[in-house]
Amino acid sequence: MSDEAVRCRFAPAPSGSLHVGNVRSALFSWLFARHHGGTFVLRVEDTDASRVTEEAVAGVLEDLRWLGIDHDEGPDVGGPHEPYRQSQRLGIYREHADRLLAQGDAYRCYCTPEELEERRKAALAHGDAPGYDGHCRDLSAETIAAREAEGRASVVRFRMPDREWVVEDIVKGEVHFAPGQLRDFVLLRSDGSPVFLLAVAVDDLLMGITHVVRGDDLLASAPRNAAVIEALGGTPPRYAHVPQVLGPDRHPLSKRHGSTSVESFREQGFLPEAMVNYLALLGWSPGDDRDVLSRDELIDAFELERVSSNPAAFDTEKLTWLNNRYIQSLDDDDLAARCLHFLTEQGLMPDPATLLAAMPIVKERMKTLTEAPQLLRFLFTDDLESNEKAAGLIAKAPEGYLAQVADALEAVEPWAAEAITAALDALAEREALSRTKAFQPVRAAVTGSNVSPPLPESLELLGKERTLERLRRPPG
RNA sequence: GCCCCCAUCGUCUAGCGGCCUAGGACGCCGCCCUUUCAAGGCGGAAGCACGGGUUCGAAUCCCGUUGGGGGCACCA
Repeated sequence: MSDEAVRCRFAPAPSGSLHVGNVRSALFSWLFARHHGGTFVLRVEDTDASRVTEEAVAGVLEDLRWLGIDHDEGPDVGGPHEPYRQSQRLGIYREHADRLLAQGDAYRCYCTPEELEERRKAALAHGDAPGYDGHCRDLSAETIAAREAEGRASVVRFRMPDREWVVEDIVKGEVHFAPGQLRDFVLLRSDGSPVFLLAVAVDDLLMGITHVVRGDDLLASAPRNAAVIEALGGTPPRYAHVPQVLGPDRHPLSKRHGSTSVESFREQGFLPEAMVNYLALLGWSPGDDRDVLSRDELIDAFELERVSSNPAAFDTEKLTWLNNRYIQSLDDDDLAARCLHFLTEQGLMPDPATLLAAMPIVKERMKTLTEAPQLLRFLFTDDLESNEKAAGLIAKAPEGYLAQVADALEAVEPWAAEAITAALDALAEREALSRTKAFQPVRAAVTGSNVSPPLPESLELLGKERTLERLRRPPG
């Protein structure tokens, strides 16, 4: 296998924002391609065109862009195998179905859905497999002519070679399918539209895909995909079926576990770097003790052989920890830029210079970007309201203490954290107060909260004038 | 019903026959630091699903049981 030859793809059905489980498959596929210096193709599986909207396609593109999972070929950037949307390739699928029909690798099936359902039930009742029974597999020419004459609708079915199939899966190993287990499946619906199994096989073949990385719910369709490709004279790609991503209850992650879309994580203030790092570690490990890996380190270390074959549960706690690690590692201006959206979303209008200057004191206490507003609110609005604990702290402060603090601070020059600390400490000593007792009422009066970034630094950022004003007239 | 996949601390994992008195990370607990909250440092509790084999030796190999998951569509 020459590295140059590696061609991987991600083929999502566009349903708005991507689900993190699908994204992990995409990530593994992408990491593999990038590791080998190969090509990554994005193909949109929108054959079920009825429910596909342009916004949904745009959503998928945006999710991938945000995560930094870039593609070399796709509906938006083009490429040598256009088009990259299955809805625009319908004619291609039909041609290939016709070829299979002409070769005898496919046949027309005249069974109605009702008949199929009936026989399925009967088979189940007998304890047989519920799959297609091959009813129309070898119809005589007369029967076919008769069916056509009565104008009966038909689907095109693939004649699955009745032999053992072995998938050499990169993560699952050799998977055997006994003869008779894989039934003849539909290629073209009665309305002429292609079914997933045909479209995927044709596209993977035509687009020269060498490695298919996808969820293991598709494991059983691998031999079917391979059979179609072989019938078409091609060589099937290598397959790597990665286990499903589970929710905390160990059931496959789904909507009922809450927000599982990339978009929702983004809205919850997670960084794409953290998402990528976390997802990569979900079912894969570099083989050493590293758990914080940059994009380049991931690409460098990734190998499909190290992907675990057992399903992993999604753990938001660890994602959150990683997110904080990445927040701490960002440059101040970068972090400030990322916080901006979450601040304005809460109606705050941050002054750029102050925002930038505030980053050092908030970065290690911000787990997600959504925490920026509560941490920084006191700086960007004078419309503060004390929370319950803050109100209590102010009420319990010694009589006239806040006014004394204001007076002491008024003399501080220059207005910097160090000098502020000194002034505060001097007063505390005079009043025989511990730092906690001395600082907390001030914190409450100035920030409206019992919790805030370090006090002297906060006051410095707020400025002398606003600090004194709040001490003399604490927020209600 | 039949077929397939999976099984190491609560979670993600390292382990691919002796290096394992099973390592790391998140979370949890305790201590330290400390102006709140975090961050950080140190320490701790916590696991090879079960039963048979194979072998001098098994978390590692084989079989079975149990438990979870997936598939068997004119869905993808």
